[in-house]
Amino acid sequence: MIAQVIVDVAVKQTDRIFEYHIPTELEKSIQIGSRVVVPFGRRKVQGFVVGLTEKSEFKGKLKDLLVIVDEMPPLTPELVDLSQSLAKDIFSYRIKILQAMLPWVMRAGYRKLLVPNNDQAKQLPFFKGDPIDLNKLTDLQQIEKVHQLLRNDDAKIEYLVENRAKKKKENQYALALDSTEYTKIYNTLRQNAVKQKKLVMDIIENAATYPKSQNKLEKELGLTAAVLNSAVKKGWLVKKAVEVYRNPLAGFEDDEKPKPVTLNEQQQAALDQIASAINKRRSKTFLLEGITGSGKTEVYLHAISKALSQGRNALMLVPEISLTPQMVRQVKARFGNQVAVLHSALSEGEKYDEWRRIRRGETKVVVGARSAVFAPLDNIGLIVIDEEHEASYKQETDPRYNAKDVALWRSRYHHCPLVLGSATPALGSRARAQKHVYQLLRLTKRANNKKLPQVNLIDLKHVQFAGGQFDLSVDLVAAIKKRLEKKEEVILMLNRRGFANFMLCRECGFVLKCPNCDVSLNLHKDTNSMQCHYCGHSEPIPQACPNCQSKQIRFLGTGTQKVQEELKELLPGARILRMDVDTTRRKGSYKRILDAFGDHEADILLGTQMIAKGLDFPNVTLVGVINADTGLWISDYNASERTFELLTQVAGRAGRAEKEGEVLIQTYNPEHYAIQLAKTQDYERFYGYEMHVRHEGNYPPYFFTVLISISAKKEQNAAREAFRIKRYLMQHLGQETIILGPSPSAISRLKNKYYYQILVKYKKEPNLNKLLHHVQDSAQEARKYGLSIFIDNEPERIM
DNA sequence: AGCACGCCGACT
DNA sequence: GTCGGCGTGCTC
Repeated sequence: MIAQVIVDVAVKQTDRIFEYHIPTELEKSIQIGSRVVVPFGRRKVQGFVVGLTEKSEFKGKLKDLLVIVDEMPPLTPELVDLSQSLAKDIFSYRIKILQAMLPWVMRAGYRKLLVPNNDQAKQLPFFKGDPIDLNKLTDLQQIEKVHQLLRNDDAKIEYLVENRAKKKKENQYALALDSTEYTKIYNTLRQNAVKQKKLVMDIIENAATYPKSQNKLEKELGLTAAVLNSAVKKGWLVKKAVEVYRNPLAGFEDDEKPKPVTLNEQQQAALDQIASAINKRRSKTFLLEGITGSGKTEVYLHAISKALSQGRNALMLVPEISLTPQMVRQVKARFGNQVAVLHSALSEGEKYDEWRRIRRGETKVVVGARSAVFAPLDNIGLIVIDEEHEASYKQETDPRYNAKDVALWRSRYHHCPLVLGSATPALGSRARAQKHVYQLLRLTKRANNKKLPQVNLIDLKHVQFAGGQFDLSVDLVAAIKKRLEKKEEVILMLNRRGFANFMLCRECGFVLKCPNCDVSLNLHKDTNSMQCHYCGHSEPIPQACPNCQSKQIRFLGTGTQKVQEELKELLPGARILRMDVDTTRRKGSYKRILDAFGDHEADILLGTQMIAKGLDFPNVTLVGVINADTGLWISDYNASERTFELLTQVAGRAGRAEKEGEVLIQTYNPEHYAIQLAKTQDYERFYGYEMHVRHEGNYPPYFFTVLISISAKKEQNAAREAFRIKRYLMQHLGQETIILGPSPSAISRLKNKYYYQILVKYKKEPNLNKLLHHVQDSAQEARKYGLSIFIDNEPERIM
């Protein structure tokens, strides 16, 4: 038998099938989707089996496949199929996609070792008894020694493929004797052997609970490892290491039981439509458009129950940012340990374990962020994408897949409905619903009949500022004060982290920039440094202008750190929690901050856009947006849509329970339609207006887009290649198609590479995919000039 | 991507 | 005569 293998070498030339002969002893365990180790040239590499055949077209002699890594193939045939069509659609290599489908720990590690060939060489002090890792060798003399050993045939090179995945083991203690023996033992124990007596008594009373884990014995009985060891020595207990799953949901088990929720009429009507598609096994896409507080989540949960009751499984995607403990708790309470959760706050080991539970069919519901769309769940009866407008469903690095497209593919494969839910659907989704490509389901009433919070704009052009800075208006500060006096809580959003955005010299106009990128450095007070938010470069805060030595330097552009300081000054005694990338970097800190705020250990939660989504705190009655304009004037065609969405989402955080909510939005552009319509929270009107704008500008959803980005160490090389590509495209594309650029990207230099881009807008170009693959191939040849290109199908950001 | 092969100049 | 630097081409 012959295995068709995609090897772990992510380049153009190897992005195809390589065939291997399967040794007879491996034939019975190999399957499509198996992870294998194969010889490749003189190395060994990891690969994935994507096909099994009897005959090969290959002219040479096939090599033998070496190892099958896992007992159970990590990939299902479905995922193997998916990887093929997806690779073509998104201009990526198949191996990249296969790897994106699996937890990081399943990526192979490669080692190149020098091992002695004979006993004499083995004794050399050079080896110190162990093989030498050649990839870590830097010393010139040592390298020379290696060459010498190889020449004399005293040593050889061995290639090793390593598995990073470690299964967690736990010590368990089982009874070694008949249960009647333990009473006798107990009676022989000395009076002062307190711990031992405790252990033996537990064995007598709770014999059925054994084998017990070391952790449990230590925690429940207050024993130490020493006591357990002596129990093993005395022959009372036997110790064994057992494989266990890491449990990322520890602490969620004993939460409040699900309260039975009855759906209102609208929710029920939406559910009926979805349920009918589940029953009839129809791969239909629904757009569930529901204003904030209309109870979309309840509809999802009921629909998931429906799928489960049909004996099928359910996949639910949520944005990373709203994958909060609150959310996880809700699903977990409803479906218990049938749920697997996949998100970035888990350790790599935890992700691996959750993934394995899914693969082994031990879970029925998967909740996760973008990459969970590849969860190896079979028999899917429903896919839900919550907050479907979120840009984070599109991956912005190499396999540039959109989880929405992948979900659609899988819903067709499984003949199951796909539900896209949002209060502010992506314009494209809403347009598709208009054309009946998706079925529109609307929830226009708030589930608890609460009024929407009152939204007011504060025009920063005509306002008095509180304190000495120009960030917080007196109106906003007064409103915060009022809420604090009533012991209510406040959420404040400023979509910019750090302390200040840039350093400006008032003498010479110098702005401190990153040495590697074409952006200004941000001041961070917590680390006392100037930081680049793109490449991570960090340097000390200048005391004088680096250009003219003037002391007249200012740090402008307010970030969350600075607002936090101002608030402390203006509202002494107010307890403030700050939540942004800088305060949530450590594992678990996200949950800690939200728990603290939920327990009212703070009065104000100040954060970047990560606080805008999904949070549900009943005691929050005021939401303040410190500057609504931060995203409004960026050059992206969807800047208005993003601003409208963000403001509407964050406004939804106010007044979620009995108390009425209020929203204050500070802006320099109160007349802008995105902000005006966010004030009335009128999505449908925004949709109508924005569609008009897009139509005028020939932008999506009226046109499809592809972004070609070209980068090189030398600016001229990037530009030259970009113009060459444009000429090629102009020759082959139709009259109606618009080609913008090439132009330098918004950040024209990033990590010391120059970026140029071309945007293709088209309505119908049946050959475009082929043409772009050709562009990609031909650019491969120019790689020697340090040139690289990437192609982004339907980009979320054009910057 | 790695790795080898082959060509060429430089050095023992 | 041999070493090593880099361009080229291959990996079932």
